[in-house]
Amino acid sequence: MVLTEKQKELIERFGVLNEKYGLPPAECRVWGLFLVADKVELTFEEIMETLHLSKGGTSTALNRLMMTNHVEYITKLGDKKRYFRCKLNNWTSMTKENFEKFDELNSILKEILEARDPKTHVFNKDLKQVTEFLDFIYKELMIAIEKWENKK
Amino acid sequence: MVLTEKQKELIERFGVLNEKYGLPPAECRVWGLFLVADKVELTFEEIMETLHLSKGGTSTALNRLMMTNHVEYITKLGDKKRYFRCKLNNWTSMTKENFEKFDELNSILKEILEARDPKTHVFNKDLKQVTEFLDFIYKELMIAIEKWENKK
DNA sequence: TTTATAGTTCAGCAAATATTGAACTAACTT
DNA sequence: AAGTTAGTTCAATATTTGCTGAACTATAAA
Repeated sequence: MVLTEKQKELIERFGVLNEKYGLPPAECRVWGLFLVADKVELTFEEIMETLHLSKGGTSTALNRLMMTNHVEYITKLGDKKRYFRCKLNNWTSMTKENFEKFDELNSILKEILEARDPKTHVFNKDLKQVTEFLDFIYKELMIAIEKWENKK
Repeated sequence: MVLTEKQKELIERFGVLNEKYGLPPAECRVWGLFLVADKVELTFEEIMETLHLSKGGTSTALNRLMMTNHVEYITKLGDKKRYFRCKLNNWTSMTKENFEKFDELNSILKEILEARDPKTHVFNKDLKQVTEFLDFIYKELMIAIEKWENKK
């Protein structure tokens, strides 16, 4: 598969952004490839060759993307190859999961608050405010997602 | 400064969680120390000794935390030491910034959509849905933050 | 039952990141 | 002006992480 310069650029930019969130470069590029490619179903070989990745690298990237639900594959009768494709219909649940991690931070903060020396009451009060703020935002988010789901 | 086992545990858990978001371990621990400590103002030496960090490591961690606005220091007349402390009153703006990065992803997705081959219309339609969803969530989030700020 | 294809696994290497510690600066103290 | 204290800088090293490529498994076809 031959990519245009624009497609290559988008893959890299998409990659760099996602690397900031802890994804390995190769995985970002595979994901990006799915997003910019002119076709929806890509084979293992195509991905490997288009991105100049090794077999192992391609395998790990695809498997991780499948584990995180960004990619799936279909098979075709009488054809051993897998046809990989990007899942787009799960962004609401992905977003939810993302913010659940955010909520985990809040849980720890609450536990910290619980364990704090009561003597530092100004600090404790401020920390309480933070956890209340995070609680509030989290709830509003969940409401927003629900709103969206009902709208459709 | 001597920490209880609970405090140590909380620092580590807080640390591991933040490492997932790309912060270096030492920096996470320093930040965590501020959150669990029995006092609010900590000196350079205290931090270094309590966490068994080197001078350089302590210095970098503190400076990074100050650059990202999590920590500040005050001084006292006739005292060369700095007294570092954790800032808690900026979580709303921090959260906002966080979500702005999230919005950056959406910008790239929109650009990708723009550049896509129109032939894959089902995929394109789904991707459009995703960007609309992210737009919606972002807006709702900003409204929520505003709501919180007015409540206070 | 051999050959070919599709993908996995993992040891070894390469590159990026984090941390140490020693030499340094800057300011105050005697 | 010599000594002390507080923190910075940065070269060297340690640790972590990502990727390759070759050996492997599993399935299908000849």
